[in-house]
Amino acid sequence: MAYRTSVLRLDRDLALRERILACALQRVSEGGFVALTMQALAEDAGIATGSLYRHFRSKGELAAEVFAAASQGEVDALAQTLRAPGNPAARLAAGLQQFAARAWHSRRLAFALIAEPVDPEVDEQRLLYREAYAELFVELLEEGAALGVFRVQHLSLIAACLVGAIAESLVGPLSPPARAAREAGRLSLDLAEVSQSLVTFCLRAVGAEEPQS
Amino acid sequence: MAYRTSVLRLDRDLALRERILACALQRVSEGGFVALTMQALAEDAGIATGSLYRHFRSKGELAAEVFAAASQGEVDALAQTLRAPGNPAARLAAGLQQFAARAWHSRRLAFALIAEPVDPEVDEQRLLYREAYAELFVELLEEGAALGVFRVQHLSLIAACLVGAIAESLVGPLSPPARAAREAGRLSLDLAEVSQSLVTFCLRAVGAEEPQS
DNA sequence: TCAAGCTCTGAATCCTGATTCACTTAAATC
DNA sequence: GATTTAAGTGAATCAGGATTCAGAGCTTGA
Repeated sequence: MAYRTSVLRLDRDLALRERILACALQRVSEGGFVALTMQALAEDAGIATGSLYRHFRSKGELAAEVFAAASQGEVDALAQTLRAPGNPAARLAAGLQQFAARAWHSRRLAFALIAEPVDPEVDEQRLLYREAYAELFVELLEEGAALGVFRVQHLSLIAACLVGAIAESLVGPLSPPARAAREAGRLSLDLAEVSQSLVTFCLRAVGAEEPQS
Repeated sequence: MAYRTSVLRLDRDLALRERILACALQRVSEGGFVALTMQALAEDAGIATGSLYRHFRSKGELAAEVFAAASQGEVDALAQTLRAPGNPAARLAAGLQQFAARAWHSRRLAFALIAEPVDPEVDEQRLLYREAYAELFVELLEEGAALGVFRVQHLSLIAACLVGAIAESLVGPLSPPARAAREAGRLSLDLAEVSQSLVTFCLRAVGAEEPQS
């Protein structure tokens, strides 16, 4: 035979794949999923549009992968905080603060992950990850309920409420119009205020004793 | 002159416009906005696609109008309950129960209005109506806070949290109906349970004394 | 009934990106 | 360096739904 895929080639392929994903993530971070077109992405990566298809079956698959990678990071970060040792209420508070802070610092990406309308394959991922967040909350709620720190009944529903409250309260402020407002100097809450209110809201909602306040 | 727009014609036009909107609403109620294509809608209404454009400048405009009409109904219903005389906490509970019941009974429409991904013109309406809901809550929160029934600070943020919690628990991907649909045959909460949990969640979240329980 | 001026029709066209594929270039083996 | 096979290219094609428009069919007022 006159050709066999060499290790060198495999490595290069992998590297290129990673680079494509990195470019895609950057695009999404800057302009959301609307800004992710195959044409533009290929240009960013310095390759031809057709070459993208050597690494990804379709745009949907590519987008889904970008979404998953970005979301997994968030889920992991949240899991670490929520599963830390200590009082469940304190952990919930810490998790919320951390989540809010991270979202705040990459607003466009956060918005893209939480709320931007996109194609079905990405939506499916979103579903999966929303469930992952909810599942983390269920875990914590179970523990807190067992200890009598939280007073809740239908855990999965309460978890859904938490996810919803977090998403909605952040998306508003994170959304492009809100950012414009902030930058134009119009009144708009800052991270500390949002974070604080969200924590209070959620702790009370699950029936936790409030912090000294 | 040999032609002038007669009253009869004007009436017919108006009637046709209404019929188109009614057909569109039905379509959306049954299959969401994805099911709303000009082709299909024209067929439903028994006219040609081109004729739709005599009544609506574009699909976006049409969709936005359908959305607005449906949402306005919900906002009005909620407003009536939230603004009724009586204890703010009781009113909040009543409003939530009512909202939950309505959403429960027309899930597909509720989903379309609250969560379905759609084109920008509709999204704009959605933003507006979400704000309308939030505004109603802000009103109520203000009143309740003044009376000392609620303990809340950043009203608009708390209102957003409420909207988010309600949306996600009732029609979001994490909501019982959505789960049931996804994974058939798993025990799923019924309206009464969801409603009850949601009320408790929200009342606590805004710092209201709990009902006898 | 007729001429004039609307409205209706729906197949053809447009639009916007994703996707393909015949061909060119680069790697690997001998 | 010749040969073989894979990867890369990007203009052309496809897809699918919104939108248009030239002609057909109604309404109106005289």
